Amino acid sequence: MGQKKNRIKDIAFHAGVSVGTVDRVLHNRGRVSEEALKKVQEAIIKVDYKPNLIARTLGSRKRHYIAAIIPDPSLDEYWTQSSLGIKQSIAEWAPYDFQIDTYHFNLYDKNSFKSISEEVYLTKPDGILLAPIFYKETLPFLMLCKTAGIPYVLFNSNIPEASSLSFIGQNLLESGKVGGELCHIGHHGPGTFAILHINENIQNAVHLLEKEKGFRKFFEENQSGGVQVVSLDLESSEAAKINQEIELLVADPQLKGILVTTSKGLSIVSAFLERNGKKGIRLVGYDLLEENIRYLKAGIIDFLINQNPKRQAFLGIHHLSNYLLLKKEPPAMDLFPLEIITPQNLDSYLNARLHSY
Amino acid sequence: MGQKKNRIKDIAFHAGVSVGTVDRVLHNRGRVSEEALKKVQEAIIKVDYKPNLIARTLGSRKRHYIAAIIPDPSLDEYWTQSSLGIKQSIAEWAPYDFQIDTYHFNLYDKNSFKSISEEVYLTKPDGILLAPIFYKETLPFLMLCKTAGIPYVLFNSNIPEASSLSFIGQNLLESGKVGGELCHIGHHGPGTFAILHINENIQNAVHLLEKEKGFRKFFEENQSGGVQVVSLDLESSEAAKINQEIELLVADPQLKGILVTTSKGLSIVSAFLERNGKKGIRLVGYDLLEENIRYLKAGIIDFLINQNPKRQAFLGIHHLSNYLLLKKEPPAMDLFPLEIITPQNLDSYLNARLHSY
DNA sequence: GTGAAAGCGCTAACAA
DNA sequence: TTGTTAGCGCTTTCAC
Repeated sequence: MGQKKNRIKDIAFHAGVSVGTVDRVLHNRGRVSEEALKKVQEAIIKVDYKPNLIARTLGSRKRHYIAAIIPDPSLDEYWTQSSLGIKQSIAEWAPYDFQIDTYHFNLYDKNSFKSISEEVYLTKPDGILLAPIFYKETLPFLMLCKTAGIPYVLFNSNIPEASSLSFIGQNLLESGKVGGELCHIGHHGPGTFAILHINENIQNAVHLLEKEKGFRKFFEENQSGGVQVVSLDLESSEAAKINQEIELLVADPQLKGILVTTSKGLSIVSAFLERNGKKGIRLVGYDLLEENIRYLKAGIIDFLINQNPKRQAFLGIHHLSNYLLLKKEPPAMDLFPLEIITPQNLDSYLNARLHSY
Repeated sequence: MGQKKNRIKDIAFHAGVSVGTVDRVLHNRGRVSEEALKKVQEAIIKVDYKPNLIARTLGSRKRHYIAAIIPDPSLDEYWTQSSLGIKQSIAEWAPYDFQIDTYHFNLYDKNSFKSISEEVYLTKPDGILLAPIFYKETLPFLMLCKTAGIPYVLFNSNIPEASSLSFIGQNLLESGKVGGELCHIGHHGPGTFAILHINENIQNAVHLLEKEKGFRKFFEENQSGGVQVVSLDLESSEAAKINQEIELLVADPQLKGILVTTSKGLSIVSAFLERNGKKGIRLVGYDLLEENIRYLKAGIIDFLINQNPKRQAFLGIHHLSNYLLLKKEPPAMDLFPLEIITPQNLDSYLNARLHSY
């Protein structure tokens, strides 16, 4: 049970070399002879060496510097939450001499992303946390980081081929299925179920489609006959047209539920149903944003699926810091559960603490 | 921004004393003159001292020993999960020289708790994690610990007057409300809603009543007219009577939903509805236990409320260790969100990682 | 009461 | 290519 821990010194003793040599092997800093290398490696295994991480951090008086690149929070409440998560993690890591700087780009302007990412690159961070909104612009930037040996963690949406240290987010297909389920719960017999995208930027069209796929899949797998699934894709710029289309949609007496995939869209639909009566239409959307919370409490929105942007960002920094400080490999994918928020469990979510745990 | 950190040495310099004296003041170990004390205290404030926790733990080569006291997992799957949470935290804290021992008592035998707790006390742990099942026996034990200066963290259920370092669990009243809501969703008009306790031990009667209070409260606050709430309290020993009562309950064509508060009870009701047909009765219960998962997937159970025993135990150890090692005060109450599990989001919960974060 | 000094286990600069 | 050594900031012992 409580056998004495083996230190570097012990390895050195067993291998018949000095601690300096062991250290060089441990961190493959080179400048070690074949022979010594072999002996040390054997000794490491023999004594079952586990580094003392506390001592390691104290010994190497290195300042770590992490850059977080996210959309400007002032333009979108969702990103305000991510920003809060980062702020909170700053406090968590400050004692370990971490500097964490946040850089904002304009969610609607890929050029702003390009210039910000270039700026960040020049600061030579030890690690990067990134929300990859602009696929085409992000990938080359990440490849550049890869070459420079800068590890990066993605969150919110993934770029699988970017081979990031870790991705933090949710499974969008599953998310769509849950959305379908929530629209459907308690309904029997025929009816129309709609999924509505009101898109601010074309970038995340792919994500919305993935959710739609899930939404449709749910109804395929849970046929009750006479169920019809429709989808509506609107540009957020066409304000007049949007309301018109919604009116048309809601006019269908068969309409039983709507899943709205974007926050802008949810806001519009909620306002519409508040004005014109809910007529028994189930309304489901995403995230604990202020307006959504209000509509949920008011009974206009029935369910919210929580993507937990705050925690995503928080954990992103956490994984990165742990990797830099303790060389702990984070999971390649950290997929969050699909949290269902109702009027009754809302408070328990709002009051819950954020754990790095 | 990045101004140099002040060390104990700096305090000593400013106060014109040695580091030894500063250390004595910092930890009020006594043996310091009035005069020195004052000077040091001023210096501490002046240089805005923040201790380096890493160095502190390295310097004091103390082994920490935590005892976790929980019901025997072999008798109850719920506690198997708690046990898993503890196991996982052992791995997390091993590098910091923590020894974490788990002690089991018989869930149905208060004497076993008494003897186990006495045994634990004799091992003189530095901290205790405890699931207080037996109120009457637990309180004096905790008072004993308090006197001995052993900090303790409670989880699962609380004893507010025990003044524990922290409590980890859920708000039971809110939990009952969510249970009511889940039974009710999608229903309109009149109907009967039942809450069912099939109790294994009288100890947690208080908790079940708290959930019932919440359940009733939901329907009071969300009257739709003609709604009737009934509650059923059965002893798990009366096997025959239980099925009889359930049969009676389900025979009511007005019955729309049942919330079952105990795992034993949920198992029985699920089996019953599987045999005799669900008849549109909404079934809601607690926790991701194997059998529950099966019934949820089969469509017999409609919703589960996740109490997350694994995470509760995990965080209990986490809070305790952090307190012991880094003197981080945990929150007095760490209330978990009331997680709603459906067939569609089940997998996302089963696959989610346990973060100490 | 006080201060000096030797650790804790590891890193990294430097001399050999 | 190697070994030695002086830290990192704090705790703790021990002599005064």
